[in-house]
Amino acid sequence: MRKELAKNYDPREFEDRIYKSWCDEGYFKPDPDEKKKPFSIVIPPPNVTGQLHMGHALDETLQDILIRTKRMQGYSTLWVPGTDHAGIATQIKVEEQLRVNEGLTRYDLGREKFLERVWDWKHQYGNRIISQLKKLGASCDWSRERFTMDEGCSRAVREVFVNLYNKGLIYRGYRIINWCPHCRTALSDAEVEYSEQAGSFWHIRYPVVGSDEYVTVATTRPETMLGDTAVAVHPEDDRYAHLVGKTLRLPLTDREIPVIADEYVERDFGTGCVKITPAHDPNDFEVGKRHDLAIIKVMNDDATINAEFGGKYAGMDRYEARRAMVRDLEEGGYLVKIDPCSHNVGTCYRCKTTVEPMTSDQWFVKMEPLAKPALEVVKSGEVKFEPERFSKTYINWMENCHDWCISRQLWWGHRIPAFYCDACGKMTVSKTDIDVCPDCGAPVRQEEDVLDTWFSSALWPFSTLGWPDKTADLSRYYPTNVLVTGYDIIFFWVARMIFSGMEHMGEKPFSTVFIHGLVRDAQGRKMSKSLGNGIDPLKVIEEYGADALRFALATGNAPGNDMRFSDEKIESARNFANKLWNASRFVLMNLTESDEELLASPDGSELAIEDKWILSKFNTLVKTVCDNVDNYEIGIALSEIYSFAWDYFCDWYIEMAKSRIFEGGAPALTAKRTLVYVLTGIVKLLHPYMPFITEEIYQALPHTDPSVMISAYPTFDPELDFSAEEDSVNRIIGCIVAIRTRRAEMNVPPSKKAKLYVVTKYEDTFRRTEKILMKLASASELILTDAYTADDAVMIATDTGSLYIPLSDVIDFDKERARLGGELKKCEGEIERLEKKLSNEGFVAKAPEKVIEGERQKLAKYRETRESLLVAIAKLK
RNA sequence: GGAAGGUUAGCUCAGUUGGGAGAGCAUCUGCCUUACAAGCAGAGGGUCACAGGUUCGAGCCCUGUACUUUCCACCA
Repeated sequence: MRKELAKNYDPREFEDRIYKSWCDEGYFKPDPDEKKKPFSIVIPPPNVTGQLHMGHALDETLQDILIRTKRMQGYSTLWVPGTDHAGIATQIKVEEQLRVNEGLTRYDLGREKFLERVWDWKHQYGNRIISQLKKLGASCDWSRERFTMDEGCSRAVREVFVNLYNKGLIYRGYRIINWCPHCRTALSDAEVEYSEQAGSFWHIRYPVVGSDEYVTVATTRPETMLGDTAVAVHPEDDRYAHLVGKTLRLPLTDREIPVIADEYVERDFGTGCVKITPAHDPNDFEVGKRHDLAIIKVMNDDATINAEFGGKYAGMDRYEARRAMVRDLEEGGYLVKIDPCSHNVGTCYRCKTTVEPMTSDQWFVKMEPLAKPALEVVKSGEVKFEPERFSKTYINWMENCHDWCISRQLWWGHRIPAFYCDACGKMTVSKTDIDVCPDCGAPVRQEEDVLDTWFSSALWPFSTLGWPDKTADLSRYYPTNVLVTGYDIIFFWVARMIFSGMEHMGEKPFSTVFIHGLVRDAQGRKMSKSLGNGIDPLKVIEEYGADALRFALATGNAPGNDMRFSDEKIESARNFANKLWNASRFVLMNLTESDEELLASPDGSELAIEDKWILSKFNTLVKTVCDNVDNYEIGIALSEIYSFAWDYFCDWYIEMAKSRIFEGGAPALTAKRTLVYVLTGIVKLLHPYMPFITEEIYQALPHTDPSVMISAYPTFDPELDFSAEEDSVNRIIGCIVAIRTRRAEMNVPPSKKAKLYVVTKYEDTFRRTEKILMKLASASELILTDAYTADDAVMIATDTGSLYIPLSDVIDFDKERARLGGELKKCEGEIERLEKKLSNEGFVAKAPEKVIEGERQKLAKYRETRESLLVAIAKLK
């Protein structure tokens, strides 16, 4: 028994119910059939404590479209879902909650207690994002859901860490890193966001020891001068050559620092003298290394000035210290001037606090050896970016990236598996926890730091499939087929997955990286919490349905391009769903025959010309859709379905089929079979985009598969190529439109039917479509004639013939004469243009035959039309 | 400083190997035609940023200009 469709389209009524039924039937699990080709995607894991936003909604929609299409096309599809522990982001959230609710910091609780709180939080909110994905209709295999800190992923992390360490690709070093004073952790280069900020250049005098001379240096961060260990000038700068090797007295301190020569200094910039602060500036750090300068770190982890070198400024915040020092410099006569300037300031990508470059003991991944194969695999095209231009972004980054700082001074994350023995000083890196030193047997303590959250994400394509074990999933579904993500995380994630895959699996993690843009608001601004302009996808689903949201996100989607999201888009998506719903209701309410009768394919000889027309058009649509999906042109594929369903199927074919349906008998059955066939085809084609409504309609239609989502996707069928019939019906449609236009222009209401005289060489087509033509063009009678003889008619020239409608009471003869004159003029203009074109030797010699033939046919048509117009004009006199 | 986009209808945007520009929304007109007014039938509206070039032919390819967005790097 088929399900009935409710009178009104109300997605709330069925979306959850349908999703549950898919889960219950296990449709999301990959088909175990070994003969089927695998197709796999791993989800970009959303933050475990996050909430679904439009960016996710777009990302998951695109993935679901690909997965559902491939599933219906007969692949064994696996979409692995999961969540990311999101080190800093999650820790910040829990700390914030702790502060607000209990007035505590994580230090008050201590590491162990704090981590318990984070796990509690994870258990409380971790499923929220997952259930939101389900609301969206994502067909992930939930039985394979993973978490970056679950046991398996943690094992993969350890395996990778130890392997890289043993290869010498992970090392510990005292380097300059980006430090976030708020999160109190090191950050990788990728985690620093730069923003243009107004600042000042403070020009400061450093006196030369034993002389009246001084040099002037400029800085945007005067507080770092406490850590200056030299002033550098260019080796060939004549102005300062005599000072090199001399000593300067560092103001505000009792220290003396040397003047050194280094090519890093640009003579033309500022005064040509640079203060060198190796502990707080990456370039200075390098200079310091070259000249063996002391590294004086003047700040604590919270960016206050430290006691060791801070003197009277110790304990002050960096900005407070800056103000105090500038004041003191001025009083001491050291301040030359202050120039306003605007400069790029690095900020923490999580909390937006200005990062402080400082030296610190951290763990690093040596990038150069890893980058090499990762570059190769993209350059060779083995891993393709879609659109291609992003491979340049990737290559540029990969070629220039520095070693990756992977240690974080957080508590939430994978704790680095390094164990220190205080007794003998040995450090042991181990895949399993150890309690005692393997050398001396003394107790060991584990490294306090955890790994960058992206370290575990980098392993996601294989850790989720079971690596380091050799699992069946791994051998069947790795490498995955496509990775779908936004361009904003190419560096954070995509690049690192590629080199990790190459290093640990010896193979790329995916063949294609399908990049999409950002979802912006209606004004084109980034959606953000601070602006409050974010549109909540869940509210959209609640109001309009998940199908409408998916449609709105997918339609007009072009690879790599940002898109705007607006109420109009979502409304037009909902309207389309409603249209499809009502069209289905119309078809269904006329199906009185048995399913068996309706599903039988009609005998070719029974098919009416308009049946062949729509079948042929549908057939072309199938090819277009499949081709575009294969090229990741989701937006084009969808808009093709949209316009076919609405413009051709609903607005034309259903209207054409009505007369036969209402008459009954054998022709009615053929019409119904065609309606069922094409509607089912639309439902199948559309299913990956709008899974819920298509399932609901499928269940109401005569069907053979238990669910549309496991039915076969339509394929191009050469048997259904009726191009001659397509042309014929297109011509009739042209006539109908022309008649309607004339009637509308002349304000003739549809209720006023008129006779229609037709002079044409396509008599047969007119006869075969007579009823349709009369109905859709509001004709009372169709008269095929050799030549129209009466005078009182409007003449309409079409590609197919000249049509005359006697509308005596509405015809203004002067106006009509003028109109025909205008048409004639246009027609002659076209004839002239085409004749000229066809006599152009270059065109005839070089243009494709198809194009030339098309132009010839056009010319012939215009010539015919000209004759008709001349006759009509003559009649009007 | 380097790189990559964008510039097409009033608005938001498509336009896939070069062959007389499209959609959604908005506007105007006429329709409750028994699936749908969340609809139907029509209409108006574009020197495809500008200037050159290649070509028989350019929104599309090349060069330059203007404006704009983003990414990367960064000089203290």
